[in-house]
Amino acid sequence: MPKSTFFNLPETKRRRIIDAALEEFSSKNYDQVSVSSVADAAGIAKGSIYQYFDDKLDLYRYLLDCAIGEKLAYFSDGVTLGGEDLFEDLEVLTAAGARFARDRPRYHELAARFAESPVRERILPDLKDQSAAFLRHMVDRAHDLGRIRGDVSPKLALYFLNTLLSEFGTYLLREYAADWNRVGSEDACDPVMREVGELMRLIRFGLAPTGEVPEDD
Amino acid sequence: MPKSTFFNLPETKRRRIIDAALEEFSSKNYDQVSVSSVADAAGIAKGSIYQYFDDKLDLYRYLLDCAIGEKLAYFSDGVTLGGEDLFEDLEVLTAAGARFARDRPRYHELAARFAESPVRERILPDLKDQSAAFLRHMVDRAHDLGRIRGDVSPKLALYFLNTLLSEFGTYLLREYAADWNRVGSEDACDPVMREVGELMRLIRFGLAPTGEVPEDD
DNA sequence: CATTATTATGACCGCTCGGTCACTCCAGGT
DNA sequence: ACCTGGAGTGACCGAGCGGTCATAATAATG
Repeated sequence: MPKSTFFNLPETKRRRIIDAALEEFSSKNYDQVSVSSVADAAGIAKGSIYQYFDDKLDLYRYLLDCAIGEKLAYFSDGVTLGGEDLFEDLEVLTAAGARFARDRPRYHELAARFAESPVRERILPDLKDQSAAFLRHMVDRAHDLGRIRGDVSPKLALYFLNTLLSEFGTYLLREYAADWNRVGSEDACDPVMREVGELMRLIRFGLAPTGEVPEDD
Repeated sequence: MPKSTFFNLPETKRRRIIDAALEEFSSKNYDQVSVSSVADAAGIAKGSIYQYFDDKLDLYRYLLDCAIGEKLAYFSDGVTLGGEDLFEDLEVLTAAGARFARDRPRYHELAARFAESPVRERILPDLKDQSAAFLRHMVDRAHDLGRIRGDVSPKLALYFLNTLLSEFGTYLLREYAADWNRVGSEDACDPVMREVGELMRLIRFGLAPTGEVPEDD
């Protein structure tokens, strides 16, 4: 946790430090980021960083907490989960993740980098497992309710969903990185929301033209 | 490129070095691997590494070349690509990737780690783009031939396939890491090949129970 | 203004890393 | 037995890192 000194800082300076650290940690891996570079980018001395944080990991963890807080805000809007329809729930999840990536791209990149990084084990050893466990629960229930094809193993279905959902934000940022209109955050005309809908149809019905049907095997 | 000294080495010693380096570079990121640790694992002095390779990157690149060579061998078996049926080609690709991951897990891990690593830009700036460009070509053609639903954008279809295929090997290793029977490399009873078939059905027909059909939008 | 408490600083420390090099070792030719 | 040249070695170097600390600057207090 940051030291009290950090929270006593004038708002503008605190923001400058957060932004500088966020810029660094969202564009490079934890080990590639040096405390000096963050200090330089924030326009302060390296020693000052240690007035605000216990160590490099403390700074990083604080940034992550901010990111998680922001992200949760997007997900807690859609409190409607656990419904009867798996695909409706999936769409709510995907849309929340997509809006987060669109509105808070640096935080998204930070979180994505973190998920793949070796430091993860030093902070949240099982973050991935948590989100995967949540998805697994949804998949198993849908399987029992017969809302997904009976002949797909839940394990593979979980892989299918987990992979597609967790990479989707990065895909959106890559494709729409340039200038997209940040208006209409839930508007169906929003290109991002159109992509979410398209992805959902791919997940439900696949790539094959409508009418083709799986033969038994 | 390794120095001639390396190729003059007795077979067993060369293998010991390759295996040691492979073990290190497949389990840690490039920057986390130290030349000393490789030397220790191989039972030689650090200075000796520099008798065989120009520098650390040279050693790493050599390993990658080995991995790519091995992998290509698996893919060149299925020379039948470019056929009429996208899904047949996809299955050939996926099966080759799956067999590679199953038979050469260390090489697979090395390649997977490389694809996400910052060193990639120092060696093959556009490796991902190559494989993506290949897939894009297949997707575009299938789109023109009407072999995939007309209402999915090729860009998203490319994301869909690229993500699912490139993570699939890692999924297999995670799920079957323990003891699987390495016999029957193409046998349909092989659990790995069963998974390939299942994944292909997911890609074609999605998760929804057969009979459900996408409404227009 | 003087005194005290708090914050800011960059020189410095210990460590690890990639890479070098003077030296040793050893096989084979004469 | 001697020489020679390639192969093997580990002490060593400079650079960069995370982290510390004596000191300086600033703010707060009376």
